[in-house]
Amino acid sequence: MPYSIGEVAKMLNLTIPTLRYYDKEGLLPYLERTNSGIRVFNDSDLDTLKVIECLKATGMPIKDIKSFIDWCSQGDCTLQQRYDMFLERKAVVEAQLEKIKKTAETINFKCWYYKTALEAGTELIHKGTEKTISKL
Amino acid sequence: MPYSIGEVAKMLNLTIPTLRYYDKEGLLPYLERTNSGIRVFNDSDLDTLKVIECLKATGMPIKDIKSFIDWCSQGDCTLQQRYDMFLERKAVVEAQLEKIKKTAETINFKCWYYKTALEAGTELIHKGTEKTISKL
DNA sequence: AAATAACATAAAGTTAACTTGAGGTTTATG
DNA sequence: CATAAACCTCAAGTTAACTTTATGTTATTT
Repeated sequence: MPYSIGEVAKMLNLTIPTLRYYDKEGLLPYLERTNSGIRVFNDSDLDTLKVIECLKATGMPIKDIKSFIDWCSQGDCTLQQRYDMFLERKAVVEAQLEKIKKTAETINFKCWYYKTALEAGTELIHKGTEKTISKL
Repeated sequence: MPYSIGEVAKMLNLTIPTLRYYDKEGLLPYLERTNSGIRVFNDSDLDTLKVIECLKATGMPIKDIKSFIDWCSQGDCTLQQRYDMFLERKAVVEAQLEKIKKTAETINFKCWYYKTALEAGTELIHKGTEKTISKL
């Protein structure tokens, strides 16, 4: 299944310049072109882009993603590096998960704080109690 | 309890320039100074910084955090805005949580993929099966 | 076939959130 | 009391990941 750059942009919710930028940075080494130079994406390029998005979501910089893509091209001799990289990403993601859970708790407390203040018409109802309740 | 900028930096894992930057941006409107101009943080400033860190963790830009800080200074007439803001942050955080969970799943699959490939000595064991298993 | 939409490149611009550098004052320590 | 550590300001620099602009080509539609 071949796709144009515009189709891929819509499918993956990326902009066309972003896709060109990824290509220029070497993130899509097997991306084909027509004779006239127009990019033709196939399903395997889409898979690559999805992995890129996943790695980006873990906070990995483009240049590190590029290293991973290069390792993939180098074959089985880089399996260990790639495994190690994903183990590290796993640790990062788990830390992110913990952090966002704590953030959610604080936000939920604040929602309650303002909901009750709003009902009371004043924030004063919380003065003196905040520290005990929120541990903020 | 008064704290110096260096103490606060250590306690909250921020740099001293970052704290000065927050101050300059108006995020710490009640921060006091000694006669000679040295910043003196109290517990309420620490609370403010913790809320700032929480909002930052939700992806909120500094200028929006600044608006919130300004609302706080304006008193009860801004309670509704502040409540609405936290409801919005709650939605954002929940979306982040969903996304990071999906990312974690993909990363875990990749860990398994490379672990087994490594054991087999080659990635070939996965060729043809990846799509069925990973739904990537 | 003409017009429009979609594609291309290259280089410069943008943005946020700091960080760094230069130069100077204040406070704490031996 | 001298010297080192910690603080100060202001302006300029950094960085990543795009985005925008300018200009031109290719493909599709009427």
